[in-house]
Amino acid sequence: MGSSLPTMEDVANRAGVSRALVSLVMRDSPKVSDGSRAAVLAAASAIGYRPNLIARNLASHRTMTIGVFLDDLHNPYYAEIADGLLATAYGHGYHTLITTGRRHPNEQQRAIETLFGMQTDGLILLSPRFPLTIIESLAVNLPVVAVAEPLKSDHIDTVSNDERVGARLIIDHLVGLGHRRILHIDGGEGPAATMRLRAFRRVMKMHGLDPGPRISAEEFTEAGGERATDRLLKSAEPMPSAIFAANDLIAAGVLDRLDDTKIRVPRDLSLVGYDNTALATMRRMSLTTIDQQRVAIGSLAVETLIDRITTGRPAGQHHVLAPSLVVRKTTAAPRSK
Amino acid sequence: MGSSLPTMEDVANRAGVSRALVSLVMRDSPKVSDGSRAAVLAAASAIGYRPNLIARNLASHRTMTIGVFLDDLHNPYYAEIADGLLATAYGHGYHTLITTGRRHPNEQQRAIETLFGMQTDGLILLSPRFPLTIIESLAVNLPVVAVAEPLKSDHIDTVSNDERVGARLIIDHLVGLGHRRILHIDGGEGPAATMRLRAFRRVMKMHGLDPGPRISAEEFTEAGGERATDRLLKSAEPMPSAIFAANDLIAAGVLDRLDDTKIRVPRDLSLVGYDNTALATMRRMSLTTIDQQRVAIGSLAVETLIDRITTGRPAGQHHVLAPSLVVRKTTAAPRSK
DNA sequence: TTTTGACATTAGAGCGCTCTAATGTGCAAC
DNA sequence: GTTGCACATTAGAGCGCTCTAATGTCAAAA
Repeated sequence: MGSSLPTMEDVANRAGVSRALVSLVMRDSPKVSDGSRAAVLAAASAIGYRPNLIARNLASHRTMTIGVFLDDLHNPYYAEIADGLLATAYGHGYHTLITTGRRHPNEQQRAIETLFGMQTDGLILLSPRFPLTIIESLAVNLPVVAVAEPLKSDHIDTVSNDERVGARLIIDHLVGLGHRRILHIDGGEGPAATMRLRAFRRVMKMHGLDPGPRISAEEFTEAGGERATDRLLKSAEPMPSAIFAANDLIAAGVLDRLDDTKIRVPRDLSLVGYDNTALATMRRMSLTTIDQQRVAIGSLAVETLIDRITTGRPAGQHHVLAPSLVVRKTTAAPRSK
Repeated sequence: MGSSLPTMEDVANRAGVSRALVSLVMRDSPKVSDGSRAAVLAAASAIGYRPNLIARNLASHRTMTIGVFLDDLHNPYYAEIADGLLATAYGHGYHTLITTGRRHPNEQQRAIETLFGMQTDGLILLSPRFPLTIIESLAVNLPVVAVAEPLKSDHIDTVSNDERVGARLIIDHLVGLGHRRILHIDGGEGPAATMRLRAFRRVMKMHGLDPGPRISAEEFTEAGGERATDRLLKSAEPMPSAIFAANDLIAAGVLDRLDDTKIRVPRDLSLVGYDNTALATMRRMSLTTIDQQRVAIGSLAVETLIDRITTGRPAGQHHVLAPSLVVRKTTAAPRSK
């Protein structure tokens, strides 16, 4: 727009020093005399100079910027991870740039490319909805931490929740209450959903229980939960006595749909969510759920990324954090045996 | 990390053409022969070349990138605005970069500077928590659209919800039901909260009603709503017969806190929220609320921004969208007169 | 054959900064 | 007075790209 912005050259001229000195001042270098520093700062603020990060980045090959890719802004689960992440990045002096793909593959691709093109020093992917192998080629040149299923890769670090523990906590709890017909409503085809479904099946098998038919919400949303419940109600299948929903949003959808029927929770049906979002804590919902260490996941992701950025560590690191169970009012002993 | 990335030069060498031609191909220029285009594309993908946006931006003075500043990732209200916004930006071929200040002033400042430094072509501010006058100096050089209270500025465009209409819809509804002691629980000192409080007071005055004492949730969160309710319950004030909460999150906090007492909603107290978030639509909450045209606000913000970017229009544009009332189950006639 | 002009391609400067190596400066040590 | 050395400052190249203006190429027109 209009007149172009002031550059270092302008500041240098006004302060009567060289461009290089201005550069040093802008980067808080200790090798500048107090006098010059003051003069440069005065000149800069007089003409409203602000450094052009684009140019700085091009010249320095470091951006001090971490790119964060977020699957979906609507899911409060990510918001909390992002919180831990942003706070930690800020604490380390890194800028953060967020992009999101709004759950659309094309836009996701584009979003990642934006981050990559902006030459961020590293990338954090929160539950990417595409196979990590696609990312792997990027990761050869750029540190990447994925909050996703741990993989064998040495190029991509991962931080994840222990899905096996989560499923076990839920199923142990339900089985302890006397449930045997436990149904999982999964979150669709994404990696996170797949991982959770797999954990569910594995733990059911450990208990010698039948995992039942596959019922999918197709996505991690309330609407998905409602649709899945509809399908379940209309199906010929016998109703389960307990449902393990792939996340709180889906559980909320289930609850919402059931409120429309004569089925009462937990009297006729126990329900467990996943993520311990604000929604679950509300007395109106009071959802038994799994609490992942969200903030810790976020900061650990950043720490791991910065470690890789600064040390150039060649080996992959794969952190797995154990979740815990929060029992509230949507689970109880089944009504009849 | 390690070996540096392939550049245009590398692609050019491999394809046996000049750097400039590669540049044209990368930008989909029509003035490239099919043969050269294919050769360049082949060479590029062979060595895994991806354009360095940083360098491109520096050279071209356009980034095709819109910076979006978001007050708080946790508030689903923003998520929806962001949705309209991102979809529209994507449709126009713009990249989007999001930053957030997690409700902390310092981080917010930093977040905006990151966006500015990255030379985004324009900025969209979603409910910034600092006075827009601070932004005004930036806006002289950079198109800025704020989703915030309309201001007289010619430099900053605004898109906002008609707070007066919102307050009137709520109060008319409540008064129509027979309520007179209506209390507003406001969202604190931020511009949005202030605007809403002001609208409430104005409309109450129009009805010849007493706006009562000021009760503040201090922020747009559930916790804020709970604290405010606590304070209200403990105060000597007579209980209102209806509460207009500054947003759904606060209303949820109020509801949650009241569920702990013998006060039933809407039997003993009517409650209205604001934003029509997913929370409000759930049967368990079934919150009467105000629906802002969130997606429309988001896309209008982008349209307005792109208009200013491309035309350099000097005059400010200030759009105000009218919200609507969604009556659910938290409002009813007061119990006793 | 030469001319013309449309189209395809390229050389080279420059975007605003950082970084290395070189250059000034002043003061303690000899 | 010279040397040495720490400290402050600067010149100038270069980051990977775009953009303008110039150049090359070829078929149709003269």
